Amino acid sequence: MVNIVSFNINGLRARLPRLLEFLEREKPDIVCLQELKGEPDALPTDQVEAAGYKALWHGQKGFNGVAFLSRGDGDLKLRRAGLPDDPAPEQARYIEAEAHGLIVASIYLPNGNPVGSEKFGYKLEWMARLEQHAAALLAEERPVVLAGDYNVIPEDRDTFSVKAMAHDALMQPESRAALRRIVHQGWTDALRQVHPDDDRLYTFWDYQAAAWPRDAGFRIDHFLLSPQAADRLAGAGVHKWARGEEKASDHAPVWLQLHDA
DNA sequence: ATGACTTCTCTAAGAAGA
Repeated sequence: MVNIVSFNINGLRARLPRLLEFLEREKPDIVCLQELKGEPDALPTDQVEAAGYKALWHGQKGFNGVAFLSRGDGDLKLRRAGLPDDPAPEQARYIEAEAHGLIVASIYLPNGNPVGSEKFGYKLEWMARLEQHAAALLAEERPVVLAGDYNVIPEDRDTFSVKAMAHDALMQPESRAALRRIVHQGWTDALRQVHPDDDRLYTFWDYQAAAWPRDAGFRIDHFLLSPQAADRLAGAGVHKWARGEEKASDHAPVWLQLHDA
């Protein structure tokens, strides 16, 4: 069994104690991190390595930043940092590696707010580039896991309030259509596949307006599996408990289990 | 509501997040 976690930590410096506790408790084989908010040199990677993980980083000062952690001495080989033809390559939003016989990507997709701004256009352009690259990955006919914070609420039932989010970039028809175009290439949304009837399957709760105690969340962190990975799907879920910890990220870690090949 | 909360950083009130 291979255990994979994707976690938008919202600042590695601020979240390091929570991350180290999480690694000790769950001991996942592969961790895909997003929103490091720091350059690799400024980050305490030695403590992560002391916890038993090898790391691969693609970071920048202050914003964005994605990484992998791989447990033990297992292979962890970089395939690429950044998307092909990335419209803003200085933004560290994509890293892809080979680990445990899988191709894995850690994705931090642009937020895109406010709608109608340059940022929204950048989001859609970035998603078009991801669509192209995802098609190339599918063509390899290998087990591939595209993990991360997609900043897209796939369906109305994936948010606590359609009305509250109606004007948000995360659930605009264009954002959803762009995600659907990728999924319809042949990817499996693992969390929805495993929990087809859960209408409170959330991965994010805002810090504001008592969103967490009200369970006013939405689902924006996703695992997309190639057919060769989906055939091995054993389980998937949300580590919701982590959102209730002191000094928690506003995202909960999401997890995926794949049977051995 | 030019807010709320939390992170980062040019450590102030600001930018950005979602």
